[in-house]
Amino acid sequence: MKEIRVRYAPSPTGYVHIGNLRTALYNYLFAKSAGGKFILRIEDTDQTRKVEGAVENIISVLKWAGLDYDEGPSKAGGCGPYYQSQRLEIYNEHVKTLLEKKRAYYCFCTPERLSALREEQQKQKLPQTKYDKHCLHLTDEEVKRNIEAGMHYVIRLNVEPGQTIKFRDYVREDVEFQSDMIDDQILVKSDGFPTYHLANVVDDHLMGVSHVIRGEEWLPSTPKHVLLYDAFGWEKPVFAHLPLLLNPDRSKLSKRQGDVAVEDYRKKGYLKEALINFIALLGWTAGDDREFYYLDELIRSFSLERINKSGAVFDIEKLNWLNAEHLRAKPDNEILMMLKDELKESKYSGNIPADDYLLKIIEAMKPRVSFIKEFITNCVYFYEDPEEYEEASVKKGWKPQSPDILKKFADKISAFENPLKEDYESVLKSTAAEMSVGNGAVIHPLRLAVSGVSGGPGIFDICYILGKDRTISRIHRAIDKLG
RNA sequence: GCUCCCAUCGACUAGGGGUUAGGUCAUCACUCUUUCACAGUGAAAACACGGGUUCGAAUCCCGUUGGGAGCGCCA
Repeated sequence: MKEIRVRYAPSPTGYVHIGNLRTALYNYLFAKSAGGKFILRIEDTDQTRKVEGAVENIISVLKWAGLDYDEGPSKAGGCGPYYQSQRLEIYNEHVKTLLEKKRAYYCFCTPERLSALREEQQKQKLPQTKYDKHCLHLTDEEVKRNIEAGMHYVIRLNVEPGQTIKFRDYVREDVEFQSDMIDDQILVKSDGFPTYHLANVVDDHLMGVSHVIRGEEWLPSTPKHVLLYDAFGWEKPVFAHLPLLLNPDRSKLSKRQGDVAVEDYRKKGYLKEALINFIALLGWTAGDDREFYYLDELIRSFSLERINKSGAVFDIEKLNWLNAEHLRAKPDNEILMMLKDELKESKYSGNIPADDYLLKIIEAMKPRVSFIKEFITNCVYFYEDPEEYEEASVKKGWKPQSPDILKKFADKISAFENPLKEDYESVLKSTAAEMSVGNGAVIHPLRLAVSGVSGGPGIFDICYILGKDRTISRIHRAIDKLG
């Protein structure tokens, strides 16, 4: 049985697109579920599009997401180097055999002639624009002379017309293309670098890649790759083209309509567990009703067979829900660490509360947040005295007698050394009874006085977390401000 | 324009000849909670259309429509 080897092969052109992370994830899941190897290969053959730091970024995103590769940059595996820009001789050597077999040929046409040709073909309303094989019939002699004369050239794949190219795709089953539709693809550019098609096929073969799992946008260029495998006389890998990730309007997921960089989601406070869980379910399902997965559980459940054919809209609402689920599933002390990091970045950085205080906040707020930062933003009253009081709630809950009621409550509480939740509750009840009002007449103004808002944890929890002194001082502040 | 791919609730999907077409997110209601959430219960919500095959079609076939992707010395 052939060894399972898959690769994630991004171009270092900037940020990591969320769709690429999904591609990487599926490759990773397939490799790990099959006991195979997951390779990272950097496709940096376009010198003009190189972006500084992009490789480091790719590596750090994979690391963050927990998708460790078995072979790749700074992780030799016997098939290196893993940067295509360092494999130029390999491509040259291979293209030579193609040239000898007449499956490829030199082309000296200038970009000007090419674009004129394209224009002409468009004007004639030809089905598609294609190179006219102008240079195919140059003799060896002529080619040699041109090269020696220093003419720029590219090397093209010689596509024989009239063929039917068939291949099997794991997701789409049998796919067919006519070779008449395929252009004599450039394999080597005039700068001597290979194009994607050549480098990709050569590397996949040399690196022993058994399954090519990539986005559906590659489906139309797969016949070119098949032609190349055949020209080399190599066994083809199994192809699996993943459905696209879509914008809400069902176009390919793009920057215009929201965040597409993994880093954006990371910065916004999405948990890697949630993001991984979410994108795994975009185009794949185990077939049961399960929604919540950790990475190792995904590995156990994953199979190529259950990948869907149709594109999937990236629905941020469901991601948010999963984020909340994963956050709630975390132990409090882990959340504590993240909360402290968050606080360091906040305006409370100079005055970060003690761990046991934060832990109490976490316990109280856990069911009420979807993001770490909401342990701050959804309950600022735990970090500072309220400056304002929610208008609608004041209108509704602050009655003329509220100051008297709260004063009584504060007096009674001050008698306690260290009031517990139950103490606040019993004081509240006795206050209500003594003032001949319902509990609500105490609860609502108290909540307002102490937090400034109407929502949040139970009022006794809030008072207890805040402590006696702050509870009392906030009551007096509110009475001053609201009258 | 051409080539290829795709088509079940608003979204993600299960189901692949006989199902009251199931689940999750979102939405709405109720319960719980004198708040807000969480949780629970329930509701609303889909087989794009037309032919065919078949006793029977969401499911198989054909067509139509719709959507998408690709057509570079980019990957």
